[in-house]
Amino acid sequence: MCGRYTLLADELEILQEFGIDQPVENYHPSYNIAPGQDVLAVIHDGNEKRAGYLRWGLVPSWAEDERIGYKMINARSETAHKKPSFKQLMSRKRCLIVADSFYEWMKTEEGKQPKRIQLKDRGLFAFAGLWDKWNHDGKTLFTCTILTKEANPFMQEIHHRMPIILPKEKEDDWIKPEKMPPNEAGEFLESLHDEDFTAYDVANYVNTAKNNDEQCIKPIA
DNA sequence: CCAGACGTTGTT
DNA sequence: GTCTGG
DNA sequence: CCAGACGTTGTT
DNA sequence: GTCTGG
Repeated sequence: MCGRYTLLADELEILQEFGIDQPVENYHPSYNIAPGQDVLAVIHDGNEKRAGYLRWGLVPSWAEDERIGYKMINARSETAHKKPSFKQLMSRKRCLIVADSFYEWMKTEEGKQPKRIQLKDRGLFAFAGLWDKWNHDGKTLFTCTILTKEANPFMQEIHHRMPIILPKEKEDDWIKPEKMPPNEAGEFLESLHDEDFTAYDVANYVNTAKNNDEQCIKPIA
């Protein structure tokens, strides 16, 4: 699955990589991005591609209580196209969530070992995401969730689920502004090829979400 | 029809 | 809002 | 994801 | 054990 990640790249690199014209309002890199925080996402508003912040943890438009978002940080791609909470979003609220590595905790006999996973080229990438707008009692939230799938052979060694990462050439297809039947969006995700990853152990320092400096990504022996 | 859930992960 | 169960 | 709290009454 | 906050 995916419950913690990094985005360390310069703003300019992100704008170039994703073909965004306008600067990001309040861009801030992070060594330790956690659920409940604002995360950098790219959407197509029908007119142009835009990058901005969404709160991680989907709060569906019908929710009474925004705290439901703590349970909605991921969506299973195998079933999202038929779940009441995600079906409509698969059709029209698809987004890219910008990252350059993510953390997974591998269970061992000694406990949980956090690992940092990057693409083999160590470059920027995008998680496939869904977003929604929530209005309640005069409060408005824009929130998102990361789609997951069964782990590929590399990731299986670490964990049995993994986030969906879009191949660069498929990113624009995922956020194209046209409506897509929900099952078609599901089939699109199934059709993606796997990326090549590399991983290394990091210290438990990363476990505490308020820790946010280079120690989070420092390799340990 | 109305009422009530709507989600993921992991663990058992 | 939409879907499922009764 | 992990870490840390989780409760009330009454008094200061 | 379960929920909330980071």
